[in-house]
Amino acid sequence: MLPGMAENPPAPSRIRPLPSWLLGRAAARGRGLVAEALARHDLRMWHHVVLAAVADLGPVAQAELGRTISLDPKDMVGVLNDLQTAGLVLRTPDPADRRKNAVSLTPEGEQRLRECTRAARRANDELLAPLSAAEREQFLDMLRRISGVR
Amino acid sequence: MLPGMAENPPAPSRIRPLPSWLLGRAAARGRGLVAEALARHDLRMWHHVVLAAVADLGPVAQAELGRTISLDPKDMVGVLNDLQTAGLVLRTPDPADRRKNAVSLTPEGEQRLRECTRAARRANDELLAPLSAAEREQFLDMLRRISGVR
DNA sequence: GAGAAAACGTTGGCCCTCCCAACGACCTTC
DNA sequence: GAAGGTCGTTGGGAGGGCCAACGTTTTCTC
Repeated sequence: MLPGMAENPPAPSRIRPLPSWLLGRAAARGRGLVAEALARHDLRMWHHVVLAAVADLGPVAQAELGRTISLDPKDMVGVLNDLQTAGLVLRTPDPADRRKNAVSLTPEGEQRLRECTRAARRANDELLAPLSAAEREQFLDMLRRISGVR
Repeated sequence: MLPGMAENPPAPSRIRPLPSWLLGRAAARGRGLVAEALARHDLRMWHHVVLAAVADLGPVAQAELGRTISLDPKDMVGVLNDLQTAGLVLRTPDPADRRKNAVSLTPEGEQRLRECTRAARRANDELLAPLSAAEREQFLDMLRRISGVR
């Protein structure tokens, strides 16, 4: 039994063999480990994703940012409100187009992103601990093929 | 690009390499395929899981059922209400212990479970289509080790 | 046998992720 | 100048996940 995991009874016999069920359990474990790690930095998953995307693309229009990471405009508003309130991003009106605002990281945002990226990497190392290095490469390759993610 | 999948831009560079992110995307695809398949039988994921568990264990007390599949008692109430309304399960008071009711499948419930199990299997075959038979075994073995599921 | 503790099923509520629709202000196209 | 589209926001909901409290019933302890 893996450390930090309550032992659960086996899933029903018609569910247990379904790869989607196993994927769901594995993903839930991954999400839980990462959520716990990010919570220590007062962030949640989409906060981290948005900070990372702004670091890659910034300054970037909010709508463009949302399209890039496939986050609904309504949800983007909430995430940016949280990040702005925490002093991690700035929204600056675009003088050339008053419909838009440009999102950029503050120095605090850059620092928080570094911390979170390290924390997320450690959580992911724990997640994949049961696999050898060669198996990890194989596993990631298969995940990419299944999910269609580039 | 896999059939039926909109092409998305790549995730941010600090997020893209995270196994938990890839797991999340793969799991979301699996969940989506299964949800679509089950929806044609007017069911959702937990409806299917509960039917399958009752088939394995029934008649079974509601609280015991919830523990077996790790579903919160509050959520169990909702799922059983839906299944009972649809005529797929029965809740029968336990004469030996009036706190409990025993959950069992109706003949309609058994039939619906057979249909859903077939539909879920087909959806899962589609999910794993990019992998060879040998890779599928490897993949499932790795998922079991990572998730700690028996 | 009485009282305390625990179990059962339900109701209430919240959070997170995911998704759709409509609005007012603004920009682009013809 | 008018029509159509874009931007960011507000409104709403669904599904999954989780915690707390209640009334009733059963079990356990003294």
